[in-house]
This record gives sequence, structure tokens and C-alpha cells, in this order.
Amino acid sequence: MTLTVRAVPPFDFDLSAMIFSEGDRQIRRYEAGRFWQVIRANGKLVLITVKASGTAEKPAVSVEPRSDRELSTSDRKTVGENVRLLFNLDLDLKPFYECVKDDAIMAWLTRRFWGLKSPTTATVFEALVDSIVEQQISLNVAHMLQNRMIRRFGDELRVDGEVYFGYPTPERLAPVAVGQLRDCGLTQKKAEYVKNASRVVTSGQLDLEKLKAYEDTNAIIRELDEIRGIGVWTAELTIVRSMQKLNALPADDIALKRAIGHYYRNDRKINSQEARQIAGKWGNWKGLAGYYLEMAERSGIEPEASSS
DNA sequence: TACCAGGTAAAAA
DNA sequence: TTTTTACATGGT
Repeated sequence: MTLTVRAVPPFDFDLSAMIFSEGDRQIRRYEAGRFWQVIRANGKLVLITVKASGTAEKPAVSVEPRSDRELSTSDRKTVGENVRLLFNLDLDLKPFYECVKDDAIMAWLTRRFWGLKSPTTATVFEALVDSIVEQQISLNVAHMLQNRMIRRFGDELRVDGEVYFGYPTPERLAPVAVGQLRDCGLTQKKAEYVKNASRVVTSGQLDLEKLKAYEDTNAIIRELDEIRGIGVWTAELTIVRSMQKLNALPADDIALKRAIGHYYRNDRKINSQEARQIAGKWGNWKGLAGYYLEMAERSGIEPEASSS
């Protein structure tokens, strides 16, 4: 049973899913034109497999949901909504492209990555925990630790004899012993942060999903910042990843500074102030512009030398 | 081997 | 009030 999902053009599925091509096959991965991941639809675990055909200007996205339980019409509708969220399909890139057209570097990137949309996590909680884990250490190491956590505490779904893991819920993480999180490689402090953040959510003290509706991004940062272990950097990273608010940008981020310095300052090291200054040209699209830069660094592309 | 990697809170000055 | 330090782990 396959369902089709609407996507606002331009949208290049292959380009947008590329970020998941190194992923764990039992958790989340893009391979040979297919993306798959376990999500929750109305409490049911569902393995979704997403494919696309057509062009960036006329994209055709389809999803095949599979579960060990019967899926109702309502469940399938939820699956479609989740896919639109995961790949940010309702996002219109045109205003972003228009906004940065006078920035030569960013304009080049938008041509090169035409149709690239930044992904969104299924839940705000997932982005929050991932961001905590990513504090201070390299992404390679962070991904390893995250995968260990997901494999250890995530819900298992068996489909066609294969086992897949969904991201652990706050209910699952709140009661675990700090030592168990440390076994995954987290520091003592990070283990405490993750457990505490889970408790803040399960106790009802903070409704993370409700923060998405806030108009004021700074108000969200302030609320997240009150959670122990969450600073401005972690809050901003959580917002850009999970809330489809692409105006937030962690200007203190060491990788972002490296990328800006690389493309805008001839590979020179720059400070946070300089990063903010350059990012000023991106208006309300700082977060998405930062994503394009990150993708540029990953793919190792360079602007072609202008002929004279 | 030593140092760095998409920070943060707590201790020390 | 501002500056320094511990933190875990994999890559280089």
C-alpha cells in the first residue's frame, strides 16, 4: 500500500536525502534511491520507505508504510504528514533563493543545490537529545553514541524478518540509570542532561512540541536554556533541526565558523562576531543558509574560478 | 602520542 | 564578575 505525498517545488529528493546515506541501516538510511526510518503514527511503530520520481520542478514523492499492526486510514494520513515534516516538503525555497541572490557565494550554492531542503526530526525531543550528545565532540563520534543509545533504548520493529529501531521516547529514557547512558559513551554530565531533559518532558513541566508554535524564536531559546545542560548553542541547533524555523543559527558553532571562513574568507579562521556579520546577509534564512554551507563542505565543492 | 572535535556548568581566580 | 577546567571518544 503506497501513498503519494505532496511536495512544494523545487524539491530534489536525492539531494535532500543524501545526508542520510551514511546512516545505520537499522535506524535511518538513504540508499539506492530509497530512504527508510521508523516513526510513530498514533502510537504505532511504522517503518516508512520513501522514494521519489519526476523532477525538482515536478517532484513525485511516495511512501510505503509497513508495520506489525494494522494501519487505519487515519494512521496513513499521519504517516503522510510525518513524511512532509521529515523532508520539509511544505517549505518553499523560492523566497530563500530570492533573499540571498545578491550574496555571490550563497547564490552559487543555491544554484548548485537547487531543490535541497533541510530535514526535520520527527519530534523536538529527538533533536534536543541529539544536540546534547553533539556538544563538544565531532559529529562522527556523536553519531556513534546516538546510534548506541537508539539501539539500546529505542523501540524495536520487525518487518520482513529485519529489525529496525525507532528513536527512544522520553518515557523510555526518563527512568534509565545514568550509568546505562554512560555505557553508550556519554560523559557523566551528558548522561545526566539527557535523563533530566526526558524527565522535564514526561513530568509535564515543558511541552516541547508546543514551543514550535511560538512566533518569537528568542522566547523558545530562553525556555530551552532553562533546562540543565542546554545552552544557547544547543537550543538553536534544536530549533533549526526540529521546528522548521530556518531563521535560527548557532553562530558560535565551530563547524559553521569553519565553513563560513572557508567559503567567505579564503579558508581563514573567523570568530563568532565575524560569522554573525556575514550571516546578516541571509536575513531570516540564516539557518537554511547554514545548512547549505554545511552540505557544501561535506561534498567538498568549490566555486569554479571565474574566467577573465 | 597528543590534540581536536558542531559546549556546558561548576570551580577557581 | 571573569577565566579556567573536566568531560568521553574516535579520528588524525
